[in-house]
Amino acid sequence: MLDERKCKILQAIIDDYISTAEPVGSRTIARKYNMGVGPATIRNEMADLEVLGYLEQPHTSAGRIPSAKGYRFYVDCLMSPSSLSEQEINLINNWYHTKVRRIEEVFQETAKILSRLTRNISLVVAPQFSQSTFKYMQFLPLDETRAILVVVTDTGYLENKVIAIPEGITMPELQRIAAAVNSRLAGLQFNQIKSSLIRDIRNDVIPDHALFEKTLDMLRQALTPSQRDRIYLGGTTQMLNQPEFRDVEKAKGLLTVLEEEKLLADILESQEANGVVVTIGQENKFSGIQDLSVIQATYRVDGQVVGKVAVLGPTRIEYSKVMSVLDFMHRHLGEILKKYGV
Amino acid sequence: MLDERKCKILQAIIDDYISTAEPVGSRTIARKYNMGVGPATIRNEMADLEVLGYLEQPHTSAGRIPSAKGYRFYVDCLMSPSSLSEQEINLINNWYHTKVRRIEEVFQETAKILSRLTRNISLVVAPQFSQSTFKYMQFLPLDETRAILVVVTDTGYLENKVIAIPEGITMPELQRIAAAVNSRLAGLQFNQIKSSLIRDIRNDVIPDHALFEKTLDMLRQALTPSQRDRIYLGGTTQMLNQPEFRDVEKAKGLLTVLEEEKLLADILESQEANGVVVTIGQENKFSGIQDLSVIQATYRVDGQVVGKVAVLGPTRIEYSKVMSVLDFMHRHLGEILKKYGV
DNA sequence: ATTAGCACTCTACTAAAGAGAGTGCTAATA
DNA sequence: TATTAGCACTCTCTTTAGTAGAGTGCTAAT
Repeated sequence: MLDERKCKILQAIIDDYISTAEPVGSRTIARKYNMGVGPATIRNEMADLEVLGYLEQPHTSAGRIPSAKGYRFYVDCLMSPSSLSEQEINLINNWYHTKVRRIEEVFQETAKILSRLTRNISLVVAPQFSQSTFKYMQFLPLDETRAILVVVTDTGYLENKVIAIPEGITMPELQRIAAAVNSRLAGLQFNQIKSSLIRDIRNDVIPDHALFEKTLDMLRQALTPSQRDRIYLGGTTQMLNQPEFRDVEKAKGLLTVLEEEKLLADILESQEANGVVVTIGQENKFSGIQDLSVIQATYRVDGQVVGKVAVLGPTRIEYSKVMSVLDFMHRHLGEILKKYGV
Repeated sequence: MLDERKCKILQAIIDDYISTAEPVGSRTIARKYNMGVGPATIRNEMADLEVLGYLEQPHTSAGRIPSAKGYRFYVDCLMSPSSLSEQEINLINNWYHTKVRRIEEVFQETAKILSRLTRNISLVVAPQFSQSTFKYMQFLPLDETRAILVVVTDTGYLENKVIAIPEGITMPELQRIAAAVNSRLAGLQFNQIKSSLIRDIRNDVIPDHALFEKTLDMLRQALTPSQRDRIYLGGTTQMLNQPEFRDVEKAKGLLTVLEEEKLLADILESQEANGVVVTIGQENKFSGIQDLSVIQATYRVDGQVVGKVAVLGPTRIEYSKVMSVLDFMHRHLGEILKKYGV
C-alpha cells in the first residue's frame, strides 16, 4: 500500500482541500502541516501519489486536488473520526422540544438540524407506509353525503380520505364493509397486500356495491403512498455558499435533481448496508450527482429499518464531521420518533 | 395624464423589457413597434417619461428600463389583458386527475402548475385549519397503551395524534371524555375556541384526569397549526433561469426569504382585497423582496375565503400572463378542492 | 412638431502584459 | 541513497489599454 509518509501527505492534502476548496501545493503542506521535510520532497511524493491515482492536477502549474480514489482511501483509512460535541448533542436534544408539534415535523426538523450541523443538503426519508402493518379501517361520519375513510397502521400512522356516500347507503352498511375488509387484511404488512387479495374480497364478500369499489380504490391508493411527502429536504440554500456552486448552472443542475423526488428515492434506496455509508463522486450510479458525495444511514424503530437520513454535498465534503452527525442521528432518530408519537 | 403617444411608447418599452430584460433604446422602439415616428422623437418622449418617473436609465448611454411607477401604470392602464388558451385550460384540468391522490397534493400540484405556466415561483396557501369548524373528536383504538386522537372538521379535514393511555383508563372512559368535549365544541370555528373555553370544560366536566389533560393539550395543538405545511412552493428552480438571478448572491437572498415560512405568510396575509392583486417592487413592505413583484389572489370554498394563490417574480414579470393564470386559479381552485375531497 | 446629423458618454469586449503560484528537473548535499 | 536548494518553465489570473458598439442629447434643418 502507501508508506507512512505518503499517507500523512495525502491526508494533509485532503484535509486542506476540504477546508479551502483550493488546489494544494507542496509549500503549503510543508509549512502548514510541518512534515519535517522540505517542499521538494513533498513534490516528489505528490507526483507519486498522482501516478497512483490518489491525486489530480487541474493544470500543470496548480497544486493537487484529491481524486475519487483519494477520497475513498481517506474515508476508509486516513480520516481521523470525530464525534459530536456536548454542545451539539444538546442542540439536537433540545431542538425537537421547541419545534415539534406533529410527527411530520420530526422529519422536517431533523433535516434542518442535519443541514445546520453539516452545512450541506440533508435528506430524511420518513418511514414507508408500505412497510407497516394494516390494523383496521373505519368510516367516520361527516354529513349525509360524505364520510371520512381512515386506515390505521400498527405504528399509529393514519391515512384518511373523504368519500362521497352513494345514494341510499347507510352507516351500518359502511361498517359492514369495513368489517369485511378488516377481517381479511388485519395484521398484514402493506406491501404484502396485493391487488389480487383486494379482488378476492370484492368477489367473496360484497360482490357489487359502488361504495365498496370506492373503498377499495382508496385502499389501493393508500397502498401506493406518494414519494412526495416521504422525503424531507434541508439546507438547499446553504449549498449556494459552497464555492463549487458559485456557478449558477451548477446550482440549477443540483436543484433540478433535488426536485425529482423519484430520483432522490432511488439514490437513497440503492444502499441497504448497516451503519453510515459513503458514496463518493463517480461511485454514484446516478448522473447529475456524480460530482457529489452522498453519505447516508438507515434508522430503525423497534429494531426494524424504517427510513434513512442522508447528507449530500461536494466530494470535498467534511466526511468526518458529516459521518459523526449521521452516526448520531441514525442511532437516535428511532427513539426521538417514538418520543414524539410514531 | 399621459397623452396617447407617450402611453404607446411606454407600453412598447415595458413589453420589450419584459421579454428581453435588456434596457430598451429609442431605435428598438421605432423599428420593432413601428410607431410612425423616428427614433429622435421617441428619444424626446422617453426623456419626458423619465422626468415623470415612469422610466429609469441604468447609465447615460444605455436604454431605459421601467421604474416601479412605470410598471404600476402599465398594470393599471396599459397592459393588454390576456386569457388562458384552450390548451392551458386543458392542461390544468387534466393535471389533477393524473397526479392527485390526497388533498395536500392538490396544493402541491397547484403550485407546480402555477410555476409551470408562469415560469416563476408560485405559492399556494392551503386553507387554514383555524378557519374551519370543529365537528367532533374521537379516540381510535391502537393497542393497550396507545390510542389515536382524531379531530374532524366540517370540511372533512382530519388532525390526528397518537396518545399514550394512562394506566387503568378504559375505552368507555375515553369515549366519555370525547363526548364531553364534543358537546361543548361542536359547531364552533376553531379560532373561536379559546383556552378559556377549554379550561371551562376541564373544570366543569371531568375535573381531574391525566388523559383528559393530554386530550386538551392535543386540542390546543390542533388549534395552533404550524405554518409550515400551510404554504406550498413551486418553481424555485425555474427562477434561476431568469437573468436577474444570474448572480448567485441574488439567488441566495431570495431562497433565504423563501425558507422563512413566517415571512412568506406575512407577505401574503397582508392583502385581503378581492380579485387579483399586484404588488410591485418597493410597494412591498418586506425587505428582501423589494426588487420583486408579488401577484396574488384569494380562493374560496363554499363562498368563504380560505387560502391564497400567488406568483413571485422579478418586477419584469409577465403581469398579463400571470394575472390571467391566477385569475383562472382563484376561480377554480375551490371546485377542484371539493372535487378531490376537501 | 419632427427629424437628420453629430459629438459625446458609457459599457463590454479583446488583446497584451505582468504577477504569482506551483511544478519538474538537475545538481549539490548529508 | 534520500533529501533539498535552485532555477527554468508553465499555466492562470489580474490588470491595463484600446476599441467597437449602443444609445443619448443637442442643434439645426425641414
